[in-house]
Amino acid sequence: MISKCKECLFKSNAASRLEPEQLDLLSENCASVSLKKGDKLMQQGALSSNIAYLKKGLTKIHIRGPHHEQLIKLIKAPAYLGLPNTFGDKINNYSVTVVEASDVCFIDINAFKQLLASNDKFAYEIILTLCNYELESFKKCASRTQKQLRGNIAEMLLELADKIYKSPEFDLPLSRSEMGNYIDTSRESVSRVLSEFEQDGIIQVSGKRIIIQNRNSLQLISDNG
Amino acid sequence: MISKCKECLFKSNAASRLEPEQLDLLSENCASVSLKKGDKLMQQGALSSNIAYLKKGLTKIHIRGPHHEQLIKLIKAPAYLGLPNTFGDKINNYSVTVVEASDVCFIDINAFKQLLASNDKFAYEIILTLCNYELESFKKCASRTQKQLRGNIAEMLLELADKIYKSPEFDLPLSRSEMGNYIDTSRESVSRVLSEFEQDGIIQVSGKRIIIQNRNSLQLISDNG
DNA sequence: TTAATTTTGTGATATAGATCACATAATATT
DNA sequence: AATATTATGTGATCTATATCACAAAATTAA
Repeated sequence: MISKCKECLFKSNAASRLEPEQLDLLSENCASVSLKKGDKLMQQGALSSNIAYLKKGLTKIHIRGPHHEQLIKLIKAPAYLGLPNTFGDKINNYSVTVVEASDVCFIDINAFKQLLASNDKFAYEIILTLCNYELESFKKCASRTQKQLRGNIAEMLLELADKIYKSPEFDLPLSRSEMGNYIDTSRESVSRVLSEFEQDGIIQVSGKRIIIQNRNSLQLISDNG
Repeated sequence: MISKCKECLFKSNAASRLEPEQLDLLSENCASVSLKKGDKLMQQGALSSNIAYLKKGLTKIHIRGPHHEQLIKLIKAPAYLGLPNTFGDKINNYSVTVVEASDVCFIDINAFKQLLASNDKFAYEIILTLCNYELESFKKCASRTQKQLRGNIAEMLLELADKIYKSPEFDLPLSRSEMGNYIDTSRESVSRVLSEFEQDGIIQVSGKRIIIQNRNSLQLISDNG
């Protein structure tokens, strides 16, 4: 199925730099699909053949670690998925899985390369994106390893509230054990700390539902680790 | 002082894609300096105004964490330094410090941008570099958090032997406490594990000098964490 | 609806590695 | 060379969090 990138409401920063005929090239090499929770967009170890553009939804990047699957980060639309997979190596170095129902465009890698080569503003936007990814991963690396449990859980809740849902009330998109392997702890510890935060009146928990009641405390816990 | 990039023996993959007149532009906007251990190339929090190209030597990227300075990664020549700093934000998000005497070219950011805009192969090489950085940081993230102490120290020793010095014998470029904050542990634990490895006949340690005697064991410990 | 499966909460215990405390060795400074 | 400073090694604790164990909820399948 060929989508009309020209009229796409979810056009990326980069794609909005493209000329009409470049957008046509994109359209011809781009297939749009709707995916549901649990669907895999990219599988670690498989040959990398596509870039994906996440138009709508929420996905996670995860990677096989020495002991278990590690959730590296959550990626919310709009965003490109798999740039490092496709340009960094012949095979995928990480997996991408849908967390909340998503609309995705798969873009042929050669067409994407052609766009990079023919439009320097497009390429520049991609460079900006990649640089920001790296800064983010440095920051996360430092805070994950230095903070302890409560700090990391507070940080994760704030990330969900501020960056993903932009609301102090939301449904957790991950199970307790998925959260555990996102912030490097056990499912039991996640449960325990969520209960503690509730007892302290910082959040309200019922099942997956979270309501942040005292944002300041949460921020303080996150900052001080 | 203006260096002649055309004749530079340390030309990067990216720079070798440049046309003669583009290399001239680079030369006019590029200052080469020699730096010694401890010198700072970039300071977190300062305005980002340059890209640096590490022609020779060894440097470290580090970042202020909630509790202490965190060593994020070692960067060996040849490599660009500070791309994410310069393109990701107005101010530097991390510091770069010399670990072993280094030769560095500071490149004006506007000249660099001009090169990106005028030569798509140059830009493409930069994109490849950034993608590889990200893959590396994903991998490191998963293994650092899942492995325990001995696994991480083994991994660090192998990184130094294989990637930095390309030899089973080398002098550690970091103090015990710097190693500790590279692999998220205390200086005491680093000492203890190095002693253990020596007792087990896996390595030989004297001060900063390391001789890897049983690479297989070390690899096994690194893999199994 | 009932049964089977998966997810979650919470107490009890175990443990890897931090922290403390000090001695010794290496480096830098006068 | 003598002194001050900083880096290192190693034993004795302490502690955050993992792990174990099991019950209760929630979800999925039959």
